[in-house]
Amino acid sequence: MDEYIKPVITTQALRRMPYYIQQLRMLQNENIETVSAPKIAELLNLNEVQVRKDFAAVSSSKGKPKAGFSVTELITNMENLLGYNNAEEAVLVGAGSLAHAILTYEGFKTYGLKIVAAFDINSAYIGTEINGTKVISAEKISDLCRRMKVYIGIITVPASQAQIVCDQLVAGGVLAIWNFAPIRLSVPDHILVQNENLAASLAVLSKHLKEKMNYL
Amino acid sequence: MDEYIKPVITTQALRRMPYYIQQLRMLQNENIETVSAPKIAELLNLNEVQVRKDFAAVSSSKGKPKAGFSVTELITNMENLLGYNNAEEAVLVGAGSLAHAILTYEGFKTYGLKIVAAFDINSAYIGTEINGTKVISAEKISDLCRRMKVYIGIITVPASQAQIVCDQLVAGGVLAIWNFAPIRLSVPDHILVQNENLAASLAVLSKHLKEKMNYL
DNA sequence: TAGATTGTTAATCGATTAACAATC
DNA sequence: TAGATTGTTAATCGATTAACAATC
Repeated sequence: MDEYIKPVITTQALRRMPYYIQQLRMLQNENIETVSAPKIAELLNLNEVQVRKDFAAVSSSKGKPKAGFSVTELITNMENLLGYNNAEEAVLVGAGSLAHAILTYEGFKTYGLKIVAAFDINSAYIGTEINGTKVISAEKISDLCRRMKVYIGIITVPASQAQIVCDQLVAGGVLAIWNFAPIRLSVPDHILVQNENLAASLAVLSKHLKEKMNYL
Repeated sequence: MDEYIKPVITTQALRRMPYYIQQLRMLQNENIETVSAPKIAELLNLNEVQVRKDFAAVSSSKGKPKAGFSVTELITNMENLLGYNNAEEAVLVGAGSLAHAILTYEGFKTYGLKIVAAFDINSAYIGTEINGTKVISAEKISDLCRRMKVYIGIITVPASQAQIVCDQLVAGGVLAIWNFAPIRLSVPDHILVQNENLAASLAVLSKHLKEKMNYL
C-alpha cells in the first residue's frame, strides 16, 4: 500500500504564501471561483511551475486540468497552514520607534500574531500603553513569558542589548525569535531565529545601484 | 598574461557584510589588529570556509597563513564596497508609523543612506517635518526625484497604493526600490526591487513554531 | 477532438560545505 | 619543524526552471 507522503513546503515557498493569499483574496472579491497556476504566476511575476508546485504542496484537493484550482479552497488551505485564524501570542522587547510601528500596524492581527505585552528598560516608558499594549519592566521578561506561555519574542532593542534580551526570552521558554537588531544571536539548537536586518537589505540595494550607476 | 578576475560577490555574501563590519568594529575597539576567518566564523555562528571566501572576495590584500586578515583593512574594504562613506540619497513615500521608525532611526546614516524627502497624499501630514525631513505632496514624486537626481525610493504605503507609487518613482528615474508593502511590484527589467515583507518572515516563523509545538 | 492545464521527472542554477594542498 | 590558517577545487544541498506525458 502506498503511503501518503506529505509534500514538503520549503522556506521560500512559505515566504510566497502571503503574496498568494493577498492575490487570491482580490480574485475572490471579483467573485472568481477558480484560477490556474499560470494566471497567478503572471499576476505575481513568478514562474508558473513554481506556482503549480506551491499550490500542489498546500492544496487539500488536486487541481483540475483546463480549470485550475478553487480560489476559496486555496485561501482556506494557506490560511490554515500559516495559522491566520488562530492567532499566536507574542511579546515585544524594546519600546522604541520600530516597536511603535509594529504595535500600530493592524496587519499583524490578520497574519495570526497577537502582541500581548511590550518590555523596556527605560522607566519613562514603563507603565505607558502603545496602541493598547502595556509597556512592562524588562526585568519581568522571563517570568511573564513562562506564566503566560508565550512562545514568540520580537526583539527591537539596539544591537548592544539584543543578546541579553534574547537570553531572557529563551530562559522564559520562548521558542521562536523575530530579531530586528543587526546582530547574529547565539541560541540553543531548538530555538528558531528569524532575522529582519535592514542593513543587510540595504547592502544589496546600494551595491546593485552602484553597479548600475557605472553605466550612466 | 593572466588577467585579474574580480571575485564575484554573491547576494548572500553581501547580506553578511554588515554583520562582519559590526563584529570587526568591536574587535577594532579592543585594539585587535588581525583576525582569522575561523575566529569570525565562531563569533557569528557561520561556516569558516564561507567567511574565508567572503573575506577573499572583498579584501584588497591576501590573508596571511597563521595570522589572518587585517581588521582595519577589512573594515575599510567592506565599507567602501557598500558605500558607507559616501551616502546615497533616497526618498520615502508614505508618512505612516513605519516611515516614522525609518526616519527616526539614526543607523541609516552610518549605512550610507540619506533620506532627503518624504511624500504622502494625506494633506494633514504635508508641510510637517519628521525628524527633520519635510513631508511633501505625493503629486511631486516624479518631478522631485528627477530634479534632485535621487535613485533610491522607499515605499511604506499600504498595499493598495504601492504599485501606483512605484510607477511614479520609476517615472522619476529611480533605479532601486526598497519595498515594505506586502505585494509584488511590477517594474521594468532594469529596476531593482528589494522586498522587505514582514508577512513573509512571519509565515516562516509561525509555521516552524507550529511544527515544534506538535512535539510538546 | 484540440488545447489548456495539471503533475512529475530531469536539468540547471546558486550557495554552502567538505577536502586538501600550499604557506607562513 | 609543527601547526594554524589560507586559498581553491570538488561535492553537496536547496531551490528554480525546463521538458513532457497525463487529463479533463
